[in-house]
Amino acid sequence: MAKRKMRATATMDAVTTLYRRYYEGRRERVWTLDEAGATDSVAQKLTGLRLRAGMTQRQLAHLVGTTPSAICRLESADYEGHSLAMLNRIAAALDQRVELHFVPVSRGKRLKPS
Amino acid sequence: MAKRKMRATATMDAVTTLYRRYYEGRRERVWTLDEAGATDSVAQKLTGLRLRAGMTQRQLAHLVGTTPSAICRLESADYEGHSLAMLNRIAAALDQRVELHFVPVSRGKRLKPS
DNA sequence: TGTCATATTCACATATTTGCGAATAGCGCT
DNA sequence: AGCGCTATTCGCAAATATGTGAATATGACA
Repeated sequence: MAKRKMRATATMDAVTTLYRRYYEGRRERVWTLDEAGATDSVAQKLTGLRLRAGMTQRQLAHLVGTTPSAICRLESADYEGHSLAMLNRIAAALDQRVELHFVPVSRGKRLKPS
Repeated sequence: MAKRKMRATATMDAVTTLYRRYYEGRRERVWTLDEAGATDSVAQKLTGLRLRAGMTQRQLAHLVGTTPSAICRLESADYEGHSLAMLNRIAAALDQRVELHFVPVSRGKRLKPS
């Protein structure tokens, strides 16, 4: 524990910077925090969840019990091979619970989106 | 198409029987159909979804592009190794969409659920 | 510019899921 | 009992996800 000291001003707010970059880059407005982001991809959900928890990929990886590259892989946009086991591990590390819903697609009639 | 004829009274309602067995066995009352069953395991969700669609494991397997044993494995209660890819395949076959939600476990305060 | 931390990508070994057939059990019906 | 259909379980090959470290960006700050 003695090694990992951190200069308060320099890197402490690195996550804050990343947070700002992420949401300013790909989003018009920052999420209202209660919004679940139902239309987002799994990768986007994971990134948002991690950033809002104020963690780096390394920190999350350590909590989950894996490496940063694995986390990065899960957060990469074109990746589709997620397992429920891994999602549960991540959710647990972030004090969350994964809820799975099957919603009818109802091709034919379309209700108003939101 | 000529081969698979079916005697109307005998096996046509096999699924109905299974449906009744399933919900009378493990459930007090049949679901109100709008209920998503948020507290159920993935396996239970899949079984319920298939039965409410009026399909056998074989039929669903054919639609999904796999074998009945694979479906059975996914529906078995103690199985935990689901992949999102497979869940999406099943959902698509049943005209549904998989929605993934991370909900805070909120140890401490508990907001009203809905 | 240089340094530091983060994130991304690559490659490979390992672990896990899937695909599949065959055998077994359960239930309804004649 | 026997038949027919469903569901379950087993084993193994093939496909896929994960674990891992190293190398390579990217951005922030001095």
